[in-house]
Amino acid sequence: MQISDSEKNIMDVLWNESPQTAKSIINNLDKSLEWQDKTVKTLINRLLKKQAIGYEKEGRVYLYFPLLEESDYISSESENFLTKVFKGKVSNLVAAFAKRDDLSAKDVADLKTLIEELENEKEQG
Amino acid sequence: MQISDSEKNIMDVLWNESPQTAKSIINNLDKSLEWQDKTVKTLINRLLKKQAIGYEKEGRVYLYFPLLEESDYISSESENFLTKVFKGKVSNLVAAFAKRDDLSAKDVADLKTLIEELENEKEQG
DNA sequence: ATTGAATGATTACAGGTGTAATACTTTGTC
DNA sequence: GACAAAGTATTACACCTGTAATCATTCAAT
Repeated sequence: MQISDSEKNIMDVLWNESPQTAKSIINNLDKSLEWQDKTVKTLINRLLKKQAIGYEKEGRVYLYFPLLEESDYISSESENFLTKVFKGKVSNLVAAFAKRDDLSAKDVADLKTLIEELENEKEQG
Repeated sequence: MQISDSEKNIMDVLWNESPQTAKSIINNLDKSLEWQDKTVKTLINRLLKKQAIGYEKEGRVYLYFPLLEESDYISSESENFLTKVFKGKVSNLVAAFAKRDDLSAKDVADLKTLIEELENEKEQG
């Protein structure tokens, strides 16, 4: 299931809190998105059609909630990206990101910790 | 400049070796892509229009070469991905990739080496 | 019962993408 | 000089996406 960039903004709102009405989604969207209500409705409908979200009727309004879990979305996007840009090799990816010059010392320390945890896991199977 | 997934296959061939004729590009494309010649021509033309590639005439044929560098493509795709999926935080990204269960012991060792190099760079700043 | 506000459903429309087919141009060969 | 082959350019077409506007329904108030 493909979620477009625009649709992802709706998912973010619902992953953060659900269920929510359309009105509430509109209010909780990132303020930098100056979308018309109608645009948001369209995106909600597309997500329904894709079964990325569902709804239940509460009186006259619909309460929307995610069907696609954020962790699944992240996994699948990551996999696609890794395959497409880095030939599927995690080491290529890390090498590229490590070169970014905006990594703080703390970032590096965090990464090191992560890797060490990984090492331990592998040792202990 | 946006390079679509299909177009990326052409770029891969040219990044690997250039300049090349259209015919040569067709032959060097990943075998799993069973594209008609005409499809490849279309993609080449779209890339020309986007100025992702250029050409020089050699007699009757065109020799194509990349204008967009692979490293720039990787940087920009990585940046987009990081922003879209991981709210721009490298640590989120690494945490997600570290969870993949297909990382080999060697992958982990490579990562560790990378991170240590990073640490040294930061220290010597 | 009628009207209006709120909400959801349907339709719109241009640009990008995947995947080609058809048209045009150049040149080597008879 | 006409024709075939090879190469490039133009056109095609359906689906997705970004971004909305219009249509339809329903509940609430008069």
